[in-house]
Amino acid sequence: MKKKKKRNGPHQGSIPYSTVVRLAQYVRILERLDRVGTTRVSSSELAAEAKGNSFLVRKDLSYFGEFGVRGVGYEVKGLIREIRKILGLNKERRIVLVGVGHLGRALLAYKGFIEEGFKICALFDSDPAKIGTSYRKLKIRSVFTLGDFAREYGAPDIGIITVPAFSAQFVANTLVAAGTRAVLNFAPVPLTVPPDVVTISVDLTTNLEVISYYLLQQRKRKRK
Amino acid sequence: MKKKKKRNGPHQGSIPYSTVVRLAQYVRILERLDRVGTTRVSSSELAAEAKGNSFLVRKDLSYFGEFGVRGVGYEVKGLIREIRKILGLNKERRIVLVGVGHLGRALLAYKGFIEEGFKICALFDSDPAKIGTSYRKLKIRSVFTLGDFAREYGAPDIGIITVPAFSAQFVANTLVAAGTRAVLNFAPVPLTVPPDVVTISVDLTTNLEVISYYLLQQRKRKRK
DNA sequence: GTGCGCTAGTGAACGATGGCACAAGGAGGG
DNA sequence: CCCTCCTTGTGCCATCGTTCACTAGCGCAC
Repeated sequence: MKKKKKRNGPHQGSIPYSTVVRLAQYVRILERLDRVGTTRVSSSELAAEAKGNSFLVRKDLSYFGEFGVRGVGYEVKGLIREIRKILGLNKERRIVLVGVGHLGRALLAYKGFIEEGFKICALFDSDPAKIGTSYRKLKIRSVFTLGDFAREYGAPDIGIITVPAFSAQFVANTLVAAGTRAVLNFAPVPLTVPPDVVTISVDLTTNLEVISYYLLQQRKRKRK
Repeated sequence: MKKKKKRNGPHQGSIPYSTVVRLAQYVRILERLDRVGTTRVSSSELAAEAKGNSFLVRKDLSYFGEFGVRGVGYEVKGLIREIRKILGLNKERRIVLVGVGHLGRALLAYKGFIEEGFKICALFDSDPAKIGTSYRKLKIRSVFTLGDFAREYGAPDIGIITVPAFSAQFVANTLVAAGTRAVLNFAPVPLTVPPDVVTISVDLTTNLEVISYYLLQQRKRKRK
């Protein structure tokens, strides 16, 4: 069956967010399998690794095409290539980081980013004491020169915000004004951005609070 | 109507995960409002701040009781108190951090944790060069002594894992063995834990990959 | 004291997401 | 060359979460 069922391509937009998240996880697992020499994997093996279930693995993949061979499974290297294409990981992204505090420096050093091919290409901060200095061979620039930077080197594809809450919206506005169309926000405030800009917020504190809630539920359950 | 509708209490367990996450965000917003002197807030005002909608705000709260006054709104300080109680934030939690690398140190310094009353009380690592030294007045202990620590001081309520992927499962097992019933995992691997243990995984790389996907979709949409 | 206006609380409809069972279809053996 | 086995791909169903429309109830003004 070569004729794509017309469902695969034009499915855009209707793909669940969680499917995209899982695809990213599958890729990481597949790369690990590839590293240890596995050449073929079945949906249930992949599901076991991802702590999901095989139905979901197959459904997630089927949104985008038919990558497996019935009765056999998926070819590891091939599937990696396909998912990386789906996620756009074959493209080089120009990523800038705004806010070279503890968290920003941690992200710069984060092995996960490097392993997956993400490279931060410029640093910005508002602290005069930091501006002009370098960190890990990258010069720290003033956040007010972000526009100039974009004009000179092109607009960054992705902006990572690791500034305190009170200045996060300002930084987001600056990034958007400079032409950035995707923002990864670590400040604990919801950002307002134009509808065509992608934002993902990672809220570290919220996670602890959610855990706290479930701890409480646990105890309640046990008491019964 | 004082008799609680019997739906409020025993609703436990059926409360959507996303509701809990939003409650945590509401609390932070309310605390900010309180700091600037706001005493009353309506569901639509709160929704605007949280970039949600007022229906959701009301529904989220109604899972747990009736906290507002019809025709008026919610009293800020009172609502903060109620939500903090729901989330168990009035209780002191014993939190330990395993893996004092860049990310671990960033979390230790993270203002958001301190502001919301979370305090990390012990550090663990496996690097002999780090063990015995101190960071921010906290002694770094060997991860192999976690069991001893738990026996001496009591089991930690929450364990934060900031170790490389390959050792994350081992650390999780160690924490669980020591009696910890909640884990916040920053390593990019899905953890296997007993069903009564709460796990939340924060995967930094995955977020960039998801952003990459939506960047691709953006361009496709524009091309049309 | 009565009525109007405003906003919380909620049942029901809707939409989306995940679960499942089964059909489709290669591969390999007889 | 056919048949059986195995695993994918997928249509349908159930479940869960969000939206909406409406009702309930309080405060304030007249």
